[in-house]
Amino acid sequence: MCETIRIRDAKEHIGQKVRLRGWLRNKRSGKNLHFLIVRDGSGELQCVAAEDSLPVETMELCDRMGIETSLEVCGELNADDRAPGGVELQVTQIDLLQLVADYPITKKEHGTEFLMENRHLWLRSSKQIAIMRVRDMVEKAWADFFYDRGFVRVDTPIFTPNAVEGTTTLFDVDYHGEKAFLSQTGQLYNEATAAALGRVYCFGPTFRAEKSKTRRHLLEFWMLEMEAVFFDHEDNMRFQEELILDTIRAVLKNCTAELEILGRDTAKLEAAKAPFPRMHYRDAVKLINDKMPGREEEFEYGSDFGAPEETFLGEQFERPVFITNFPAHTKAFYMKRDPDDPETVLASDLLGPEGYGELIGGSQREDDLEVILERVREFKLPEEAFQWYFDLRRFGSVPHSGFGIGLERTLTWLCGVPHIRETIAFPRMLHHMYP
RNA sequence: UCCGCGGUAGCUCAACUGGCAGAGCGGCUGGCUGUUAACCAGUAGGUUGGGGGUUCAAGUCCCUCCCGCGGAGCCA
Repeated sequence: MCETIRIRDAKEHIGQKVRLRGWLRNKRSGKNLHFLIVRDGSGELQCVAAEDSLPVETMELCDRMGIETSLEVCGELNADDRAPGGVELQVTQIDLLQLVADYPITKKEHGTEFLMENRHLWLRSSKQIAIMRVRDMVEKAWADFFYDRGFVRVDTPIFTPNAVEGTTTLFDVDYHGEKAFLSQTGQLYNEATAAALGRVYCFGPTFRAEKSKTRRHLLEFWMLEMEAVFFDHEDNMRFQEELILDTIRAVLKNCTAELEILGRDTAKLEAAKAPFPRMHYRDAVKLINDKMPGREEEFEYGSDFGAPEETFLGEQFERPVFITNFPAHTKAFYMKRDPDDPETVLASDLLGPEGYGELIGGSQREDDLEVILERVREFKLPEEAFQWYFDLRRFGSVPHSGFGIGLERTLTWLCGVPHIRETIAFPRMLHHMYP
């Protein structure tokens, strides 16, 4: 009986007899020789089944095994330059778990529709595995980043009674006879816990019922939102910058193999250096009107940027760019007005380069009760529902800021994948909930 | 919701102005002792998304519905 190992550790066992357990990823066969590419979740390894060292039945079995056959393989690990990765296993025994002959995903190209219908199987392919690993790394990097800076993770509710930014974009559910919504942000709750703990963040799924159907949208996506007391607008942006740089650092350091599989040009990620440019909304509008190609109508001051504008702005720099000071009426009620420019708010959107769109949205929060009441009325929001929130301005209001960063958008950029749907195992999209 | 593109073999696609529905991959059979999406030969595989219409004749033209993709608005 030989030691069972995981493929990622294969190099440490060269010269030894070992057992692998996993799936047949691919097979290349000769009459007296089979190259079995076996994967076990930790990696993949070429296993060589040669006629002169195996019984006839085993060779016949190799003939019949199709892709994704589950099996256990024993043999000796050898260094060999001809093998992908430089290591291969000389097979001495194969124990079949399940023979598969008709795995639907083949080695040739497939269309999006087919792959999405087979998402549960598509996840086994190398690019998808790489993306899931990068995702895991980013989640860990974020947790470490906030922990190291004295933040406390406090998760916020998913059922919420009221809408922060208008009800049209929320999924509603029956909360035992009462109407509830699936959360769109944990921001207001973060402000409450920040007043208790100083620096907090939440991380979880968030839901948008918008009928958006683009490469940047999901109906269910994961967002990390942080809130910190005594952070002003500038502190907030510097902190976002630090988070992005740290995330890139972690991924470049720990996901080299994954980025390679994804064909990601890492120079593009390395180019993201501090400081990220800051551009006033007013200047962004001017830039769009002066330089944006193919524009026929004048972009009107006071409008919100659409996807083409965001893409254009993001492409002007090799690093992410902050757009600041949006006109107050285009942004949420809780954002603080800029004392030096009261028509605008102390908010920022961080746009990714290469046209990946908005990664982060953040702002300093309004801390004056009177002003915030005025804004709630201006936005025609139900005052009663926000009484608890107003209490935060009644009992020891302090300056504070925060932001939200979308995990899948960030991953789309880091991995350089064309569509956000690949950055989450089971994407929830417009009219798409299977599997 | 709106705009654009598409739906043909298990998969990816082809079929000029309407005129016998095809290829590659995958499957199966056979060949090959070092393959790298292995290769070579053979073979099976079809209600051309559904319904209706025009025509001697429809994958192709018209109407309609369904589904998918890309995008807009909105947003992370």
